Amino acid sequence: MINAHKRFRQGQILKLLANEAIASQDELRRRLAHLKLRVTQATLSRDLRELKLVKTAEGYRPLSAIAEETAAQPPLTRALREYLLDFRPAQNMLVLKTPPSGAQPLAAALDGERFPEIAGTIAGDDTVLIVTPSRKACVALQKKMEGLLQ
Amino acid sequence: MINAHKRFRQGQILKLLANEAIASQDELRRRLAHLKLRVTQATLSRDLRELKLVKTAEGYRPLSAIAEETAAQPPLTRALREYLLDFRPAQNMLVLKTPPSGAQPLAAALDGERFPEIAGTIAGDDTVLIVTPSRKACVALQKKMEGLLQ
DNA sequence: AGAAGCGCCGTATAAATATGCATGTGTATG
DNA sequence: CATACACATGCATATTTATACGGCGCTTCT
Repeated sequence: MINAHKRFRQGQILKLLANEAIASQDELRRRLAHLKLRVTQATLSRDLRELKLVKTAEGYRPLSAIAEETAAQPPLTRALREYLLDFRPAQNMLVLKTPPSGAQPLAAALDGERFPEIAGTIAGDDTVLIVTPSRKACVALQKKMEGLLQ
Repeated sequence: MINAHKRFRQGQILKLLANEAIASQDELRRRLAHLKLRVTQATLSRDLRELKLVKTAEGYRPLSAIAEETAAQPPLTRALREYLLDFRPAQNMLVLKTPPSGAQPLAAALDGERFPEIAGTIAGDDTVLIVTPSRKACVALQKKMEGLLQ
């Protein structure tokens, strides 16, 4: 038999999850029971780990694909998330507030993007001043940044 | 302020997870506390969901990369997991046992791979017969299949 | 055959995660 | 300004997941 039960069960698990969203191990257990596969939640916990399936908002999913490192978010998004406390438009400029000593790294991330809307940036300790070519560009930039934050 | 707290915290979460493995929400909570960010586990549960971070054997990880497609395992791996109950070498042939009516799909998956070790397959209801060119190829094929099952 | 080793699995339970409800706070609307 | 609203969050708790422990069945030695 060579371990056939376990492998067969795991195959069925992959098959089930490929076809429908299953939100908990207990739900999975019930599904498998329909297929005459009766095991406990504990076993499924172990199976899911072995198969590298992870729980997401949309049910269990294979992790196989991501493996690699903390896949890249746009660096600017990360920086905004991390540092941006507030922003205020002022004519054709945008004033960003950050926590203490957050301004430099945030400005660096902004510069790195080479946005056409950004004529230049000046960073203090907790404040970044972005100069844009026009009022319009200023608004556009603001929208863009909000978009990055989702 | 515009929600700054939440975004800042989520930024810090991404930063932390990029640098080290964190195994539980409570551990994450303690880490954040070091950074003067005091929130409860409940809030982190919500944050992690929003950021699409999932719990893996190696700590929380971004799911962003895979998002959609139920990433492909080699189809043969799936089929073997699902159907293979046993295999027996016999000279230059390999006899595979499957559950009832599992032979056809398994044979199809095998054919799909176009392995040089496979001269041909014959599938009944719960048995697949694989014919290989030589005894040696037969052993090699067996190893290969074992490898696919990990 | 007996003993030792190993993997799989169930049971019971500990640990971790998700969530219903209530509260506070900032924003928008009349 | 007052009211309505949308969020973000904490608290308490329900739900879900992980695991320590032990048993069973197989395989491998001696």
